[in-house]
Amino acid sequence: MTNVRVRFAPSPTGYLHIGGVRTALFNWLFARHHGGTFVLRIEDTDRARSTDEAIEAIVQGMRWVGLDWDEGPLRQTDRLDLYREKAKELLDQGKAYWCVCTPEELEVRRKEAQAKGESSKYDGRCRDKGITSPTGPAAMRFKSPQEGQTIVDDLIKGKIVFENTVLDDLIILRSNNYPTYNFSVVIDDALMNITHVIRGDDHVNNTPRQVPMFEAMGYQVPKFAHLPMILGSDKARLSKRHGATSVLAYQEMGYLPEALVNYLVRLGWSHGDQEIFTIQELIEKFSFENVQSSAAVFNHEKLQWLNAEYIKQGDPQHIATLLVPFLTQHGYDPNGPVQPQGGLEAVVPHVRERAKTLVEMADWFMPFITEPVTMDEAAAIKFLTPAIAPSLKKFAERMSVVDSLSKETLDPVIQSVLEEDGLKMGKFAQPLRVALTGRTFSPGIHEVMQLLGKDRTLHRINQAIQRIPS
RNA sequence: GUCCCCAUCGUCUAGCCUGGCCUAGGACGCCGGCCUUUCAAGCCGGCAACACGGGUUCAAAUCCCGUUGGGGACGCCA
Repeated sequence: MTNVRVRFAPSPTGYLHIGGVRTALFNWLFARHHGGTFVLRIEDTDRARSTDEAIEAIVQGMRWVGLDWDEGPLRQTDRLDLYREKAKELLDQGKAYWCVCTPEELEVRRKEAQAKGESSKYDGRCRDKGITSPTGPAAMRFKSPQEGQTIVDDLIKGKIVFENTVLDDLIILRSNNYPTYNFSVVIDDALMNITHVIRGDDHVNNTPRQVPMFEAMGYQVPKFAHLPMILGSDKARLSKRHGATSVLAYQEMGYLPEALVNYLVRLGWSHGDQEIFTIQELIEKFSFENVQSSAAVFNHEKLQWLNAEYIKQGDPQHIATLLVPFLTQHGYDPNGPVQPQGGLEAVVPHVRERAKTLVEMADWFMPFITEPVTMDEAAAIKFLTPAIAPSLKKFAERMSVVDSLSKETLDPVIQSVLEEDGLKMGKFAQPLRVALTGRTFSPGIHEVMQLLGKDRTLHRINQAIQRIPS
Protein backbone atom coordinates (compact mmCIF):
# COMPACT_ATOMS: atom_id res chain seq x y z
CA MET A 1 0.00 0.00 0.00
CA THR A 2 1.43 3.34 -0.92
CA ASN A 3 0.74 6.81 0.38
CA VAL A 4 -1.41 5.75 3.28
CA ARG A 5 -2.92 8.80 4.92
CA VAL A 6 -5.03 8.52 8.04
CA ARG A 7 -6.33 10.96 10.61
CA PHE A 8 -7.50 11.18 14.19
CA ALA A 9 -10.27 13.74 14.40
CA PRO A 10 -11.45 14.42 17.94
CA SER A 11 -13.89 17.15 18.84
CA PRO A 12 -12.51 19.42 21.55
CA THR A 13 -15.44 19.29 23.93
CA GLY A 14 -13.63 17.72 26.86
CA TYR A 15 -10.57 15.72 27.81
CA LEU A 16 -9.06 13.02 25.62
CA HIS A 17 -10.71 9.82 26.72
CA ILE A 18 -9.58 6.22 26.63
CA GLY A 19 -11.71 5.34 23.62
CA GLY A 20 -10.26 8.25 21.70
CA VAL A 21 -6.73 7.19 22.51
CA ARG A 22 -7.42 3.70 21.25
CA THR A 23 -8.81 5.10 17.99
CA ALA A 24 -5.78 7.36 17.66
CA LEU A 25 -3.48 4.46 18.44
CA PHE A 26 -4.92 2.21 15.73
CA ASN A 27 -4.66 5.05 13.22
CA TRP A 28 -1.10 5.75 14.27
CA LEU A 29 -0.11 2.08 14.13
CA PHE A 30 -1.63 1.68 10.69
CA ALA A 31 0.17 4.78 9.43
CA ARG A 32 3.51 3.77 10.89
CA HIS A 33 3.15 0.20 9.66
CA HIS A 34 2.70 1.45 6.11
CA GLY A 35 5.12 4.33 6.37
CA GLY A 36 2.17 6.64 5.85
CA THR A 37 1.04 9.97 7.24
CA PHE A 38 -0.90 10.54 10.44
CA VAL A 39 -2.93 13.74 10.58
CA LEU A 40 -4.36 15.29 13.74
CA ARG A 41 -7.49 17.25 12.94
CA ILE A 42 -9.59 19.10 15.46
CA GLU A 43 -13.30 18.99 14.66
CA ASP A 44 -14.46 22.15 16.34
CA THR A 45 -17.40 23.23 14.22
CA ASP A 46 -19.63 23.20 17.28
CA ARG A 47 -18.45 26.52 18.57
CA ALA A 48 -20.74 26.34 21.57
CA ARG A 49 -18.98 23.35 23.06
CA SER A 50 -15.46 23.51 21.67
CA THR A 51 -12.78 25.01 23.88
CA ASP A 52 -9.09 25.78 23.59
CA GLU A 53 -8.48 24.03 26.89
CA ALA A 54 -9.85 20.83 25.40
CA ILE A 55 -7.51 21.13 22.42
CA GLU A 56 -4.62 21.54 24.82
CA ALA A 57 -5.75 18.49 26.81
CA ILE A 58 -5.94 16.42 23.63
CA VAL A 59 -2.46 17.47 22.54
CA GLN A 60 -1.09 16.76 26.00
CA GLY A 61 -2.73 13.35 26.14
CA MET A 62 -1.44 12.40 22.71
CA ARG A 63 2.06 13.46 23.69
CA TRP A 64 1.94 11.53 26.93
CA VAL A 65 1.10 8.25 25.21
CA GLY A 66 3.68 8.99 22.54
CA LEU A 67 1.40 9.23 19.52
CA ASP A 68 3.10 11.80 17.33
CA TRP A 69 1.38 13.24 14.30
CA ASP A 70 2.84 14.35 10.99
CA GLU A 71 0.38 17.09 10.13
CA GLY A 72 -1.71 19.35 12.34
CA PRO A 73 -3.29 19.97 14.65
CA LEU A 74 -5.55 21.39 11.95
CA ARG A 75 -8.70 23.16 13.06
CA GLN A 76 -11.87 23.01 11.05
CA THR A 77 -12.81 26.49 12.15
CA ASP A 78 -9.80 27.70 10.14
CA ARG A 79 -11.39 26.24 7.04
CA LEU A 80 -14.95 27.53 7.27
CA ASP A 81 -14.82 29.38 3.97
CA LEU A 82 -13.91 26.15 2.25
CA TYR A 83 -16.95 24.29 3.57
CA ARG A 84 -19.25 27.19 2.66
CA GLU A 85 -17.85 27.30 -0.82
CA LYS A 86 -18.36 23.57 -1.31
CA ALA A 87 -21.90 23.79 0.06
CA LYS A 88 -22.64 26.57 -2.42
CA GLU A 89 -21.38 24.39 -5.23
CA LEU A 90 -23.73 21.61 -4.24
CA LEU A 91 -26.59 24.08 -4.09
CA ASP A 92 -25.77 25.42 -7.54
CA GLN A 93 -25.66 21.90 -8.91
CA GLY A 94 -29.05 21.13 -7.43
CA LYS A 95 -27.58 18.55 -5.07
CA ALA A 96 -28.48 20.53 -1.99
CA TYR A 97 -31.32 22.83 -1.02
CA TRP A 98 -32.40 25.40 1.51
CA CYS A 99 -34.64 24.25 4.32
CA VAL A 100 -36.65 26.72 6.38
CA CYS A 101 -38.06 24.30 8.92
CA THR A 102 -37.16 25.46 12.40
CA PRO A 103 -35.41 23.20 14.93
CA GLU A 104 -38.56 23.34 17.05
CA GLU A 105 -40.78 22.17 14.21
CA LEU A 106 -38.40 19.34 13.41
CA GLU A 107 -38.33 18.27 17.02
CA VAL A 108 -42.12 18.07 17.13
CA ARG A 109 -42.31 16.05 13.93
CA ARG A 110 -39.65 13.63 15.11
CA LYS A 111 -41.57 12.94 18.28
CA GLU A 112 -44.80 12.43 16.42
CA ALA A 113 -43.18 10.01 14.00
CA GLN A 114 -41.60 8.02 16.80
CA ALA A 115 -44.88 7.88 18.67
CA LYS A 116 -46.49 6.40 15.58
CA GLY A 117 -43.65 3.92 15.24
CA GLU A 118 -42.45 5.47 12.04
CA SER A 119 -38.96 6.43 10.97
CA SER A 120 -38.03 9.76 12.48
CA LYS A 121 -36.09 10.96 9.47
CA TYR A 122 -36.69 14.35 7.87
CA ASP A 123 -39.76 14.27 5.65
CA GLY A 124 -38.17 16.32 2.89
CA ARG A 125 -40.84 18.96 2.78
CA CYS A 126 -38.43 21.71 1.68
CA ARG A 127 -36.75 19.54 -0.91
CA ASP A 128 -38.75 20.79 -3.85
CA LYS A 129 -39.56 24.29 -2.66
CA GLY A 130 -36.71 25.60 -4.76
CA ILE A 131 -35.72 28.32 -2.33
CA THR A 132 -32.82 30.22 -3.86
CA SER A 133 -32.19 33.04 -1.43
CA PRO A 134 -33.95 32.55 1.88
CA THR A 135 -34.98 35.74 3.66
CA GLY A 136 -34.98 34.37 7.19
CA PRO A 137 -32.97 31.68 8.98
CA ALA A 138 -32.39 28.65 6.80
CA ALA A 139 -30.24 25.55 6.84
CA MET A 140 -28.87 23.77 3.83
CA ARG A 141 -29.59 20.10 3.30
CA PHE A 142 -27.92 17.54 1.10
CA LYS A 143 -30.20 15.57 -1.22
CA SER A 144 -29.55 12.00 -0.22
CA PRO A 145 -30.30 9.27 -2.73
CA GLN A 146 -33.62 7.58 -1.99
CA GLU A 147 -33.29 4.60 -4.28
CA GLY A 148 -30.93 1.68 -4.35
CA GLN A 149 -28.39 0.74 -1.75
CA THR A 150 -25.20 2.11 -0.32
CA ILE A 151 -22.65 -0.57 0.32
CA VAL A 152 -19.76 -0.08 2.69
CA ASP A 153 -16.96 -2.61 2.50
CA ASP A 154 -15.56 -2.23 5.98
CA LEU A 155 -12.01 -3.43 6.61
CA ILE A 156 -13.04 -4.89 9.95
CA LYS A 157 -16.70 -5.76 9.67
CA GLY A 158 -16.88 -6.73 6.04
CA LYS A 159 -19.68 -5.78 3.71
CA ILE A 160 -22.49 -3.70 5.20
CA VAL A 161 -25.55 -2.95 3.10
CA PHE A 162 -27.85 0.01 3.72
CA GLU A 163 -31.10 0.66 1.90
CA ASN A 164 -31.02 4.23 0.69
CA THR A 165 -34.62 4.70 1.77
CA VAL A 166 -33.38 4.98 5.36
CA LEU A 167 -31.13 7.89 4.40
CA ASP A 168 -31.97 11.34 5.59
CA ASP A 169 -31.47 14.68 3.83
CA LEU A 170 -28.76 15.79 6.21
CA ILE A 171 -28.17 19.38 7.17
CA ILE A 172 -24.76 20.36 5.86
CA LEU A 173 -24.84 24.04 6.70
CA ARG A 174 -26.56 25.26 9.85
CA SER A 175 -28.62 28.43 9.86
CA ASN A 176 -25.67 30.10 11.61
CA ASN A 177 -23.61 29.39 8.48
CA TYR A 178 -21.42 26.78 10.20
CA PRO A 179 -21.01 23.38 8.58
CA THR A 180 -22.12 20.24 10.38
CA TYR A 181 -19.88 17.30 11.20
CA ASN A 182 -21.14 15.01 8.46
CA PHE A 183 -20.30 17.60 5.84
CA SER A 184 -16.99 18.99 7.04
CA VAL A 185 -15.68 15.51 7.69
CA VAL A 186 -16.31 14.55 4.08
CA ILE A 187 -14.72 17.69 2.66
CA ASP A 188 -11.67 17.31 4.86
CA ASP A 189 -11.18 13.60 4.38
CA ALA A 190 -11.41 14.15 0.63
CA LEU A 191 -9.24 17.24 0.38
CA MET A 192 -6.65 15.92 2.82
CA ASN A 193 -6.44 12.80 0.69
CA ILE A 194 -7.30 10.52 3.58
CA THR A 195 -7.06 6.98 2.25
CA HIS A 196 -8.38 5.11 5.28
CA VAL A 197 -10.96 6.38 7.72
CA ILE A 198 -10.36 4.52 10.96
CA ARG A 199 -12.87 5.47 13.65
CA GLY A 200 -15.20 4.12 16.31
CA ASP A 201 -18.05 1.74 15.70
CA ASP A 202 -20.49 4.48 16.59
CA HIS A 203 -19.87 5.97 13.16
CA VAL A 204 -21.03 3.04 11.03
CA ASN A 205 -24.42 4.60 10.55
CA ASN A 206 -22.83 7.85 9.42
CA THR A 207 -20.90 6.11 6.70
CA PRO A 208 -23.76 5.52 4.23
CA ARG A 209 -24.70 9.18 4.69
CA GLN A 210 -21.20 10.36 3.94
CA VAL A 211 -20.46 8.10 0.99
CA PRO A 212 -23.08 9.74 -1.29
CA MET A 213 -21.58 13.13 -0.47
CA PHE A 214 -18.12 12.02 -1.57
CA GLU A 215 -19.71 10.78 -4.77
CA ALA A 216 -21.83 13.87 -5.35
CA MET A 217 -18.73 16.04 -5.24
CA GLY A 218 -16.73 13.69 -7.39
CA TYR A 219 -14.31 12.69 -4.68
CA GLN A 220 -12.76 9.31 -4.28
CA VAL A 221 -14.36 7.43 -1.40
CA PRO A 222 -11.81 6.37 1.24
CA LYS A 223 -11.69 2.90 2.75
CA PHE A 224 -13.37 2.52 6.13
CA ALA A 225 -12.42 0.59 9.25
CA HIS A 226 -14.78 0.74 12.20
CA LEU A 227 -13.27 -0.16 15.52
CA PRO A 228 -15.31 -2.00 18.14
CA MET A 229 -16.40 0.02 21.14
CA ILE A 230 -14.86 -0.10 24.58
CA LEU A 231 -17.42 -0.97 27.24
CA GLY A 232 -17.55 -0.57 30.99
CA SER A 233 -17.90 -3.54 33.34
CA ASP A 234 -21.68 -3.36 32.97
CA LYS A 235 -21.30 -3.72 29.20
CA ALA A 236 -22.53 -0.20 28.61
CA ARG A 237 -20.42 2.22 26.66
CA LEU A 238 -17.43 3.36 28.70
CA SER A 239 -18.20 6.58 30.54
CA LYS A 240 -17.26 8.56 33.62
CA ARG A 241 -19.35 6.45 35.93
CA HIS A 242 -17.06 3.49 35.19
CA GLY A 243 -14.19 5.41 36.74
CA ALA A 244 -11.47 7.43 35.09
CA THR A 245 -11.81 7.82 31.33
CA SER A 246 -9.38 10.67 30.73
CA VAL A 247 -5.92 9.53 29.60
CA LEU A 248 -4.24 12.08 31.80
CA ALA A 249 -6.03 10.59 34.80
CA TYR A 250 -4.09 7.40 34.12
CA GLN A 251 -0.89 9.35 34.20
CA GLU A 252 -1.89 10.69 37.60
CA MET A 253 -2.76 7.21 38.83
CA GLY A 254 0.79 6.15 38.15
CA TYR A 255 0.47 4.20 34.92
CA LEU A 256 3.30 4.11 32.42
CA PRO A 257 2.23 5.34 28.99
CA GLU A 258 3.73 2.26 27.33
CA ALA A 259 1.65 0.00 29.58
CA LEU A 260 -1.56 1.86 28.75
CA VAL A 261 -0.78 1.65 25.05
CA ASN A 262 -0.05 -2.07 25.32
CA TYR A 263 -3.30 -2.63 27.20
CA LEU A 264 -5.36 -0.59 24.77
CA VAL A 265 -3.99 -2.27 21.68
CA ARG A 266 -4.97 -5.68 23.07
CA LEU A 267 -8.51 -4.43 23.49
CA GLY A 268 -9.73 -5.58 20.11
CA TRP A 269 -6.47 -6.63 18.52
CA SER A 270 -4.32 -9.67 19.08
CA HIS A 271 -1.34 -11.51 17.74
CA GLY A 272 -1.68 -15.10 18.80
CA ASP A 273 -1.03 -15.54 22.51
CA GLN A 274 1.39 -12.66 22.88
CA GLU A 275 0.48 -10.19 25.62
CA ILE A 276 3.42 -7.82 25.80
CA PHE A 277 4.67 -5.90 22.80
CA THR A 278 7.25 -3.23 22.22
CA ILE A 279 6.13 -0.32 20.08
CA GLN A 280 8.34 -1.61 17.28
CA GLU A 281 6.65 -5.00 17.42
CA LEU A 282 3.23 -3.37 17.30
CA ILE A 283 4.15 -1.34 14.26
CA GLU A 284 5.45 -4.44 12.53
CA LYS A 285 2.60 -6.76 13.42
CA PHE A 286 -0.42 -4.46 13.31
CA SER A 287 -3.09 -5.37 10.79
CA PHE A 288 -6.87 -5.07 10.56
CA GLU A 289 -7.04 -8.81 9.91
CA ASN A 290 -6.51 -9.34 13.60
CA VAL A 291 -8.91 -6.72 14.83
CA GLN A 292 -11.92 -8.08 16.69
CA SER A 293 -15.35 -7.05 15.45
CA SER A 294 -17.08 -7.26 18.81
CA ALA A 295 -16.91 -4.76 21.64
CA ALA A 296 -14.50 -5.19 24.55
CA VAL A 297 -14.91 -4.56 28.26
CA PHE A 298 -12.27 -2.38 29.88
CA ASN A 299 -10.63 -4.31 32.70
CA HIS A 300 -8.65 -2.36 35.27
CA GLU A 301 -7.05 -5.46 36.83
CA LYS A 302 -5.40 -6.47 33.61
CA LEU A 303 -4.20 -2.95 32.94
CA GLN A 304 -2.70 -2.97 36.40
CA TRP A 305 -0.98 -6.28 35.79
CA LEU A 306 0.51 -4.96 32.55
CA ASN A 307 1.64 -1.82 34.30
CA ALA A 308 3.34 -3.95 36.94
CA GLU A 309 5.07 -5.91 34.18
CA TYR A 310 6.37 -2.71 32.62
CA ILE A 311 7.53 -1.47 36.00
CA LYS A 312 9.35 -4.75 36.63
CA GLN A 313 11.04 -4.81 33.25
CA GLY A 314 11.65 -1.14 32.63
CA ASP A 315 14.95 0.70 32.82
CA PRO A 316 15.42 1.83 36.46
CA GLN A 317 16.65 5.23 35.39
CA HIS A 318 13.58 5.74 33.19
CA ILE A 319 11.25 4.68 35.96
CA ALA A 320 13.02 6.86 38.50
CA THR A 321 12.53 9.84 36.22
CA LEU A 322 8.82 9.16 35.83
CA LEU A 323 8.56 8.72 39.58
CA VAL A 324 9.93 12.12 40.62
CA PRO A 325 6.60 14.00 40.38
CA PHE A 326 4.98 11.40 42.61
CA LEU A 327 7.76 11.69 45.17
CA THR A 328 7.67 15.46 45.28
CA GLN A 329 4.01 15.19 46.18
CA HIS A 330 5.25 13.51 49.35
CA GLY A 331 7.69 16.28 50.10
CA TYR A 332 10.73 14.87 48.33
CA ASP A 333 13.26 17.44 47.15
CA PRO A 334 15.37 16.21 44.21
CA ASN A 335 18.16 18.56 45.29
CA GLY A 336 17.74 18.13 49.03
CA PRO A 337 20.05 16.31 51.46
CA VAL A 338 17.79 13.31 52.07
CA GLN A 339 18.66 10.89 49.28
CA PRO A 340 18.94 7.13 49.08
CA GLN A 341 22.44 5.75 48.59
CA GLY A 342 23.05 5.48 44.87
CA GLY A 343 20.21 7.80 43.96
CA LEU A 344 16.57 7.06 43.19
CA GLU A 345 17.40 4.54 40.50
CA ALA A 346 19.19 2.42 43.10
CA VAL A 347 15.91 1.97 44.98
CA VAL A 348 13.86 1.01 41.94
CA PRO A 349 15.17 -2.58 41.57
CA HIS A 350 14.25 -3.30 45.19
CA VAL A 351 10.70 -1.99 45.19
CA ARG A 352 9.60 -2.55 41.59
CA GLU A 353 8.08 -5.98 42.11
CA ARG A 354 6.12 -4.68 45.05
CA ALA A 355 4.36 -1.87 43.19
CA LYS A 356 1.74 -2.01 40.49
CA THR A 357 1.69 1.73 39.88
CA LEU A 358 4.04 4.66 40.36
CA VAL A 359 1.71 5.85 43.12
CA GLU A 360 2.30 2.62 45.00
CA MET A 361 5.99 2.77 44.23
CA ALA A 362 6.27 6.26 45.67
CA ASP A 363 4.96 4.89 48.94
CA TRP A 364 7.66 2.21 49.01
CA PHE A 365 10.19 5.00 48.58
CA MET A 366 9.04 6.86 51.66
CA PRO A 367 11.51 5.40 54.19
CA PHE A 368 14.39 6.41 51.94
CA ILE A 369 13.34 9.93 51.01
CA THR A 370 12.10 11.28 54.33
CA GLU A 371 13.86 12.13 57.54
CA PRO A 372 13.06 11.44 60.29
CA VAL A 373 11.35 8.16 59.52
CA THR A 374 7.59 8.06 59.92
CA MET A 375 6.89 5.44 62.56
CA ASP A 376 3.85 3.18 62.42
CA GLU A 377 2.87 3.26 66.10
CA ALA A 378 1.14 -0.09 66.08
CA ALA A 379 4.24 -1.67 64.55
CA ALA A 380 6.45 0.00 67.15
CA ILE A 381 4.36 -1.28 70.01
CA LYS A 382 4.39 -4.80 68.64
CA PHE A 383 8.04 -5.13 67.61
CA LEU A 384 10.10 -2.48 69.37
CA THR A 385 9.94 -4.17 72.77
CA PRO A 386 12.25 -4.00 75.81
CA ALA A 387 13.12 -7.63 75.13
CA ILE A 388 14.62 -6.91 71.74
CA ALA A 389 16.38 -3.68 72.67
CA PRO A 390 19.68 -5.28 73.78
CA SER A 391 19.94 -7.24 70.53
CA LEU A 392 19.32 -4.14 68.43
CA LYS A 393 21.91 -2.30 70.44
CA LYS A 394 24.46 -5.08 70.05
CA PHE A 395 23.80 -5.18 66.31
CA ALA A 396 24.25 -1.44 65.98
CA GLU A 397 27.54 -1.50 67.84
CA ARG A 398 28.95 -4.29 65.73
CA MET A 399 27.82 -2.98 62.41
CA SER A 400 29.19 0.46 63.16
CA VAL A 401 32.69 -0.92 62.65
CA VAL A 402 32.19 -2.87 59.41
CA ASP A 403 33.55 -1.11 56.36
CA SER A 404 30.83 -2.08 53.90
CA LEU A 405 27.13 -2.87 54.01
CA SER A 406 27.29 -5.77 51.61
CA LYS A 407 25.40 -8.94 52.39
CA GLU A 408 28.72 -10.70 52.90
CA THR A 409 29.90 -8.39 55.63
CA LEU A 410 26.51 -7.86 57.25
CA ASP A 411 25.50 -11.51 57.46
CA PRO A 412 28.17 -12.59 59.96
CA VAL A 413 27.22 -9.65 62.16
CA ILE A 414 23.57 -10.59 62.13
CA GLN A 415 24.39 -14.25 62.71
CA SER A 416 26.53 -13.49 65.72
CA VAL A 417 23.73 -11.53 67.34
CA LEU A 418 21.19 -14.24 66.58
CA GLU A 419 23.37 -16.96 68.04
CA GLU A 420 24.38 -15.11 71.18
CA ASP A 421 20.87 -13.96 71.94
CA GLY A 422 19.20 -17.19 70.90
CA LEU A 423 17.04 -15.54 68.27
CA LYS A 424 15.69 -16.69 64.96
CA MET A 425 15.99 -14.40 61.98
CA GLY A 426 12.24 -13.87 61.96
CA LYS A 427 12.29 -12.62 65.53
CA PHE A 428 15.08 -10.16 64.86
CA ALA A 429 14.40 -9.00 61.31
CA GLN A 430 10.97 -7.55 61.99
CA PRO A 431 12.05 -5.29 64.89
CA LEU A 432 15.05 -4.21 62.83
CA ARG A 433 12.80 -3.53 59.85
CA VAL A 434 10.44 -1.43 61.95
CA ALA A 435 13.39 0.48 63.40
CA LEU A 436 14.78 1.20 59.95
CA THR A 437 11.64 1.88 57.94
CA GLY A 438 8.94 2.54 60.51
CA ARG A 439 6.92 -0.23 58.87
CA THR A 440 6.41 -3.98 59.02
CA PHE A 441 7.00 -4.42 55.31
CA SER A 442 9.93 -3.35 53.20
CA PRO A 443 12.49 -4.66 50.73
CA GLY A 444 14.98 -7.19 52.12
CA ILE A 445 16.65 -5.98 55.29
CA HIS A 446 20.11 -5.94 53.73
CA GLU A 447 18.94 -3.83 50.85
CA VAL A 448 17.25 -1.42 53.20
CA MET A 449 20.49 -0.82 55.07
CA GLN A 450 22.43 -0.38 51.84
CA LEU A 451 19.96 2.15 50.50
CA LEU A 452 19.92 4.03 53.79
CA GLY A 453 23.68 4.04 54.17
CA LYS A 454 25.58 3.41 57.36
CA ASP A 455 24.95 6.72 59.09
CA ARG A 456 21.20 6.73 58.60
CA THR A 457 21.01 3.05 59.50
CA LEU A 458 22.78 3.56 62.80
CA HIS A 459 20.85 6.69 63.55
CA ARG A 460 17.52 4.98 63.02
CA ILE A 461 18.41 1.99 65.15
CA ASN A 462 19.51 4.28 67.97
CA GLN A 463 16.39 6.40 67.65
CA ALA A 464 14.31 3.25 67.87
CA ILE A 465 16.13 2.01 70.95
CA GLN A 466 15.59 5.34 72.65
CA ARG A 467 11.86 5.21 72.25
CA ILE A 468 11.65 1.74 73.78
CA PRO A 469 10.42 1.99 77.38
CA SER A 470 12.85 0.33 79.74
C1' G B 1 -39.96 1.94 17.50
C1' U B 2 -36.61 2.02 12.89
C1' C B 3 -31.75 0.93 10.91
C1' C B 4 -26.87 -1.17 11.70
C1' C B 5 -23.34 -4.21 14.28
C1' C B 6 -21.96 -8.19 17.55
C1' A B 7 -22.10 -13.22 20.17
C1' U B 8 -15.71 -18.75 22.76
C1' C B 9 -14.04 -19.18 30.43
C1' G B 10 -16.22 -13.48 35.13
C1' U B 11 -12.81 -10.29 31.70
C1' C B 12 -9.16 -9.78 27.29
C1' U B 13 -8.51 -13.32 23.58
C1' A B 14 -6.43 -17.96 20.15
C1' G B 15 -9.06 -21.16 17.02
C1' C B 16 -13.62 -19.57 12.66
C1' C B 17 -12.29 -17.12 6.35
C1' U B 18 -9.40 -22.35 4.11
C1' G B 19 -14.88 -27.80 8.64
C1' G B 20 -11.55 -33.15 11.22
C1' C B 21 -4.91 -31.78 14.60
C1' C B 22 -10.24 -28.79 19.95
C1' U B 23 -11.13 -34.37 25.52
C1' A B 24 -11.33 -25.71 22.92
C1' G B 25 -5.20 -23.02 23.94
C1' G B 26 -3.05 -18.47 26.34
C1' A B 27 -3.53 -14.11 29.62
C1' C B 28 -5.88 -11.21 33.83
C1' G B 29 -8.48 -12.22 38.18
C1' C B 30 -9.78 -16.05 41.75
C1' C B 31 -8.54 -20.69 44.76
C1' G B 32 -4.62 -24.18 46.63
C1' G B 33 0.62 -25.41 47.25
C1' C B 34 6.00 -24.33 47.11
C1' C B 35 9.75 -20.63 48.27
C1' U B 36 10.51 -17.11 52.41
C1' U B 37 13.53 -12.28 57.55
C1' U B 38 8.26 -8.85 56.27
C1' C B 39 5.51 -7.39 51.98
C1' A B 40 5.74 -8.62 47.23
C1' A B 41 7.68 -11.14 43.13
C1' G B 42 8.59 -16.05 41.26
C1' C B 43 7.40 -21.31 40.46
C1' C B 44 3.72 -25.45 40.37
C1' G B 45 -1.37 -26.92 40.29
C1' G B 46 -6.83 -26.00 40.10
C1' C B 47 -11.82 -23.84 38.91
C1' A B 48 -13.95 -21.75 34.56
C1' A B 49 -16.51 -20.89 27.89
C1' C B 50 -18.05 -22.52 22.03
C1' A B 51 -25.85 -18.25 23.91
C1' C B 52 -30.10 -21.41 22.08
C1' G B 53 -32.74 -24.09 18.11
C1' G B 54 -32.78 -25.96 13.35
C1' G B 55 -30.22 -27.35 9.03
C1' U B 56 -25.71 -28.80 5.52
C1' U B 57 -21.90 -32.76 6.18
C1' C B 58 -19.12 -39.06 7.35
C1' A B 59 -17.63 -34.87 10.65
C1' A B 60 -19.40 -28.01 12.97
C1' A B 61 -16.73 -23.64 17.92
C1' U B 62 -15.81 -23.36 12.64
C1' C B 63 -20.64 -23.08 6.88
C1' C B 64 -26.28 -21.57 6.31
C1' C B 65 -31.12 -20.02 8.52
C1' G B 66 -33.88 -18.59 12.69
C1' U B 67 -34.45 -17.23 17.93
C1' U B 68 -32.64 -14.90 22.10
C1' G B 69 -29.35 -11.62 24.28
C1' G B 70 -26.03 -7.36 24.11
C1' G B 71 -24.22 -2.87 21.85
C1' G B 72 -24.50 1.36 18.60
C1' A B 73 -27.03 5.06 15.56
C1' C B 74 -31.46 7.67 14.73
C1' G B 75 -29.64 16.18 16.60
C1' C B 76 -29.17 23.00 12.91
C1' C B 77 -23.59 17.26 18.57
C1' A B 78 -19.27 15.02 16.86
